Amino acid sequence: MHLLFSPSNTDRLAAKFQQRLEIWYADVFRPLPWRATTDPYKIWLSEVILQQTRIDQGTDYYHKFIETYPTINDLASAKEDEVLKLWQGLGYYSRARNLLKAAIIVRDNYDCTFPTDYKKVLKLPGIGPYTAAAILSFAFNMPYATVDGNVSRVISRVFAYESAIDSTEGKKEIDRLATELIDKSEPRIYNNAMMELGATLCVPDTPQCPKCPVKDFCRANYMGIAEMLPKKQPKRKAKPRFFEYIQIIDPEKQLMLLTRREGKDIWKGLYQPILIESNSNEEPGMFIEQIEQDKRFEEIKELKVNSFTEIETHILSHQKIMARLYRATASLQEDQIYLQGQYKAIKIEDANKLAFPKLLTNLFEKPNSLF
DNA sequence: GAAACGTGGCC
DNA sequence: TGGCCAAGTTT
Repeated sequence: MHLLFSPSNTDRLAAKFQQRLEIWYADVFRPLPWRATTDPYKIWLSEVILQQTRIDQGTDYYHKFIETYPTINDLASAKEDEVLKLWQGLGYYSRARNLLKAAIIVRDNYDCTFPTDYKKVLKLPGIGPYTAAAILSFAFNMPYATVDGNVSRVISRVFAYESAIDSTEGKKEIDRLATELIDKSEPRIYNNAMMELGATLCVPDTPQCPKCPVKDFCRANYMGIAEMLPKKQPKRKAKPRFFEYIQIIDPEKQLMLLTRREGKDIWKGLYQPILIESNSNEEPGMFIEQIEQDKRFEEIKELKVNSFTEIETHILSHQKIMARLYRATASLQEDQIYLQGQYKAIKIEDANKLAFPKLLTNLFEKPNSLF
């Protein structure tokens, strides 16, 4: 009797597939912190933190957030700068901004009670189809399939789906198949088990098919093409950018010139010193001369560039940034606005409470160039 | 609906 | 090194 899925036998085989998978999961599951609760707030927080993020990287942040904001009301009362500071280093900062926005909506519209209606959950900022399904199934045991990267990979192999899974068409098809396969009587366990399988055995590079609890159902395993799947669309490579930062400090008054990044570019909501972007990295000697001659900086008294760092290269998902930090001193006035309302002189003590991109925390720590 | 959004780890 | 991947969402 064969166990490979085909359109006509999906119903009959799904129950056996679910049983094998769930028995395996009960034996091998990892006791992750967010698996020990059904509090929708904690589930929600963990899911947002883990979007495109490894468990090892996200776990400390999860504990920090639960400790700092034990309830939705606590989170909803927070300042955006505070939330971003706690999120500092985790990346994809719109997640933090949207988390706060959504907490405010849940407080104001739902009296701090997390909604259980799929459409209402999906409307919350930062919650898409995956996260909505995760919250509803893990917190309330509702039968929505969690289709994340792990599950997509498992599904693509089980059904030997050979087109790109990340095209519009591919996503639709994977979602359809995942929804056909879900165990409607045990969605919480089933979804966890599918994700665990993708995370531990049905991994991208070297899938452990001999150990797989559902290998008999898997068409890719049967065909010997598991490690060729899933297929994905080609990616664009990172664009180069060149940043020259000028960190102006008043050493007497312990002030620092900073601005909050706004607009559509990277790192929205995070802080930075003066940034000049160019088409290639400047030669430091020339650049320092330019700065000290620049008429835009005339309003900054006693400006003197004292040193600079080596170039720091920082890779983002779609950008490759080559940056240098110039260290300068000047005479500043606390809370005064400089350079067309953009930059503000902030106490260094207070600046420590603001969020900076990793590139800048790296540059701040970097020694001066020897020449 | 393709492209953008961070960071860290692996080979 | 450069590319890929990681519990995706937004525009």
